[in-house]
Amino acid sequence: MNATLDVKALCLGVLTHGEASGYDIKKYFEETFSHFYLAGYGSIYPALAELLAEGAVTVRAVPQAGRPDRKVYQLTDAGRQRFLATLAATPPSHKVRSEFLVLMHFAALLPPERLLAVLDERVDEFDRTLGQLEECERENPGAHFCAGFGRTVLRAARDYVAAYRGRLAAGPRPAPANDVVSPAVASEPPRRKTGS
Amino acid sequence: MNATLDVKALCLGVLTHGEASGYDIKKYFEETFSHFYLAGYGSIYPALAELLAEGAVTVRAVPQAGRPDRKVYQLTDAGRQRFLATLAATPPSHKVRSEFLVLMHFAALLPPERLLAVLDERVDEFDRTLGQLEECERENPGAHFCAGFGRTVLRAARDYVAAYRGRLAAGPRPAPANDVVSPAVASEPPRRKTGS
DNA sequence: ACCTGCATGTAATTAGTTACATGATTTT
DNA sequence: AAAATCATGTAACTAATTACATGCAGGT
Repeated sequence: MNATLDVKALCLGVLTHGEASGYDIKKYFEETFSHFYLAGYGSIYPALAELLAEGAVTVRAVPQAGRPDRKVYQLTDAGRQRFLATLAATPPSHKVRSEFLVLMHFAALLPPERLLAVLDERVDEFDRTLGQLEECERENPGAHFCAGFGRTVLRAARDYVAAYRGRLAAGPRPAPANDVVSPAVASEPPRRKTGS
Repeated sequence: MNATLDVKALCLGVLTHGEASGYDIKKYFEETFSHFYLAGYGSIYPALAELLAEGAVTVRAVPQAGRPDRKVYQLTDAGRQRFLATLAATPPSHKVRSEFLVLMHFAALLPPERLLAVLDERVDEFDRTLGQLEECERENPGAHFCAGFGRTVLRAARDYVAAYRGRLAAGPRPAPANDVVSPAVASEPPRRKTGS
């Protein structure tokens, strides 16, 4: 009885916090899940249509001035049950897909300046995500755990990459013999901002 | 000029280390990329067939006793050029897809024992991946960087989750007011092994 | 004048997973 | 006796991305 947390299930999940439109749900995804789950309109709208057809949600159309009606969805009892069952049956997988690490695996085939640019870009993006994560006030304890997890892991990742980038810039030698990069302190000279 | 590191590109990458069969490539993926890139036979074999048709690789069939011929692939110059171009044009993205964090976001809807089981399972899996990462000797500096990154990040993740699980087991109160979990030391009572 | 936010959706495509299909040899 | 390793592949399916299509209101 293994279930998957696909976009449909996540929509049900968001609706447990109260009624919402597809647009609202997308916003919620961005604000709350963006560092570990992505979904766009192209998956959310069809998901809601299917959930409606299956009786997991109901809609109410709210007329809007000069734009399409807001379609506000509510969870039905069946929908709530279904979501709880999904939660109970979903294995807690955690997957990373990193083109960054692939690039680094083949670092020897990259021009040196490209290598530096790749590292800078990654650090910048980690910083951006961290910034976004700091500013989020978490209502429920679950979101609190997730934000804490994100901060912890992203900081570790950021510091590791930044330290390596620092050593690279310091001396283009193959890197000193020590295995694990020393924790963050490792000289980190100023970097140029990489284009956004 | 943005490129994607899909399975086809990764196959070319693996072949820069020397000729290999589809089977060998799968093994290489598992040993080296498994914590940040997954691919099965169902994507590797078709990828190799396409690369062959496109002239990026050549094959040599090596007869085998009582099993299908080993088809050993070699990179052509065109294939190598193509891979280098792909590396140069790929944005260093790094994405996480975590059903674990989704589960935790909705922790309030989970039965307490299920919550504990989820946390245990995650810690066990982080430990398993870490074990795999420790035992890998890395030939090239790129792989060294990737292994170090994996160890650093996975340890941070593991410790964060383990500490939280420890606090949960200690007292089922909503969790003390401090924000970030104290680094690893936080009481971590013995856990039962979760079934594999 | 342009961009961002609000608000909905569809269609085509891409990419990947899962299950199937076969079968000898070696290790536990 | 069973499981894992070696070795290839195909077909059906699932899921999600990307681009398209429309259009007003408000801020810079």
